[in-house]
Amino acid sequence: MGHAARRPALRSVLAGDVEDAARSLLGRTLSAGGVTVRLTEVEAYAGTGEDPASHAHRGQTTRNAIMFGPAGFAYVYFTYGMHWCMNVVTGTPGVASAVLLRAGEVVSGVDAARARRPAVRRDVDLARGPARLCSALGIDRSAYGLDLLDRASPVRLSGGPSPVPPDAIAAGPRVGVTGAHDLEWRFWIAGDPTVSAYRRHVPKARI
DNA sequence: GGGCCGATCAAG
DNA sequence: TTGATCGGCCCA
Repeated sequence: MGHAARRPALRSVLAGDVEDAARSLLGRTLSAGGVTVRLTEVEAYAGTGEDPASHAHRGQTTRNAIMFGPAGFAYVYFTYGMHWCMNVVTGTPGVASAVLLRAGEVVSGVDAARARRPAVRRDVDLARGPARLCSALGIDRSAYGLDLLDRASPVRLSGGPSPVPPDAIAAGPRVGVTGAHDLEWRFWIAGDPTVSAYRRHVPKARI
């Protein structure tokens, strides 16, 4: 067994602070449905009472229950009546923090990803956005609650080629979030072409 | 039970 | 810029 410097076990990193967990997920790979992406953009969400933008902000419900469990499990949700998005649950049991996977670079299974997203022209757009990423990997409701660190899981998170150095990570406000604009909890690999476009939340006009 | 709105995307 | 489309959550 080699002894080259390695990152600490992923599960223990995920069990800690959500911001650290989010940063450490960059550069890791996520595999499902014959496709593997290298994560290039993520967002941190804190738990109940701390973060108005979190799906767990108002407490535990059937939908968000998995967020209250241990780290490393998948919180998948349906939105806008048509899209799936995936989070990695972080923190210790009782702490409902999670990291939204916003974008990735398809590093293998490009053909399978293209088959699921026929309208896409450039490879960099295959998983450029949280719902696009799930679509490219074929992730839907059936992935809810899976242990992403279990070797036998159909949706799997692994180490990735190499750690992303801190100075290669950029941070900014989260996409589509109404409040907490001072909080820079969106993290991405600086300069990476697969990072999604930033869209500030625009409140609908009230009459 | 009713109404509102969203951690989005693709086309115009 | 806008429409698609529906589940979750709040309030009555």
